[in-house]
Amino acid sequence: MAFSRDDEIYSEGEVADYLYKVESGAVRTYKILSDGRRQIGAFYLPGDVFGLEVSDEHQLSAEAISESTILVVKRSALIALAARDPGVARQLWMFTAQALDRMQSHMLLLVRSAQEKVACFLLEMGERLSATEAMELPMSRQDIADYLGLTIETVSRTLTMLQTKSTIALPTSRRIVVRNRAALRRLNA
Amino acid sequence: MAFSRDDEIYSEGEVADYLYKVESGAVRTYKILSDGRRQIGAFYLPGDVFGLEVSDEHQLSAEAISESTILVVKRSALIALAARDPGVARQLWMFTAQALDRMQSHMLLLVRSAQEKVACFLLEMGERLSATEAMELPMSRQDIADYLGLTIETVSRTLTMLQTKSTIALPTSRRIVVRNRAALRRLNA
DNA sequence: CGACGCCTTGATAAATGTCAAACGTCGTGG
DNA sequence: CCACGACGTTTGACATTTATCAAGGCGTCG
Repeated sequence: MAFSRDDEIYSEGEVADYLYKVESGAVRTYKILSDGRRQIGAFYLPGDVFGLEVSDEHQLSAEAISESTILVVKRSALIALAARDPGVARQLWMFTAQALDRMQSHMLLLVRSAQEKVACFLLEMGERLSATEAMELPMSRQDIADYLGLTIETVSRTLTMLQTKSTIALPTSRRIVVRNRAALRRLNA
Repeated sequence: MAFSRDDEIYSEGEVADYLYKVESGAVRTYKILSDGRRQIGAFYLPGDVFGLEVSDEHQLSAEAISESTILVVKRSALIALAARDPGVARQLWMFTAQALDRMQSHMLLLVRSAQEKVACFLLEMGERLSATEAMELPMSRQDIADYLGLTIETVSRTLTMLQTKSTIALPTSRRIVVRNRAALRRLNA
């Protein structure tokens, strides 16, 4: 299935009938907090699976960040299959456990300083986009801020500061070149 | 198996050979951050299962918070069993997915204000300890602080403030009476 | 060219952390 | 039984980080 920028894929509270795999593009899952802020739970890039939940309702909403093609699989079919095929069951379990790992790293991120958050984010995206030199971020500053639990201003300032220290370069606002990965890792630590 | 206060159950990086179920007492899993702070990943109370990981290494360390008895199950045995018995596989998946849900709530907690964090924590513990009136917390202020990503002072001040507003009462530092659950829920929101 | 959206920058405010000290409680030993 | 000491908690004064509010720049697309 094809989705355009900001298209809703599913909404919080909706019945979780499907599993999804990103073929191209990028997806964010998020929740709107009572004070109106939006917290992003995760970003999904090509190859990633999302929509896995125990409860039969989605806990977060999902939206396409950019033009995306998403593979959609009926959940009940997969669960039925898993009941018969231990290999599928194992796969299902592995995907859930991977999501758990990612969630845990994200949780550990959220208790750190703004600098550390941004540094970790850049390293994570560098890996996941398998960027050698420059990377083109699919998400806006607002998305990054909501993922890291910061304001857009703090993200912007932190990036500017990293640029000033020549740790990164910002040819355009979406394109980031990591000049000094070691310095980022030090912040990351 | 029996563990005393602050006994290590397993350590980060150790091979994850076992799964654990709390029979009595309480357990915390945690990670020491580079700056020396300790982030608690989760608390486990009687009935809870922990030690589930995809990777064969533990990502966090686990310690008994108080005198505890823990049921220990060989991981490989359970995984082998799951390969033959779809029911067990499903159980295993459910536990992992439940951990994912908990982790997600915890993540959402960490981006909120100190007041909201403490209020959520009290509600969560109230439910999990199935406390009708008063509850006896198994963990110290430091544990709470490290769980919520706050300092011990902020936790203490917030509790004092809630007491001043008569939302809670603190007969002793470990015993908490929720006087006005609705007010907590409002903060929680 | 102009308008709009997104990003950056600046000044100020609010929340939380840090450092320091006092307080209470509990267990120990005189 | 009381005094003392250790440890966990609370409280206070101050520092730092990050958010908020406001304005300006910059690129894109009609």
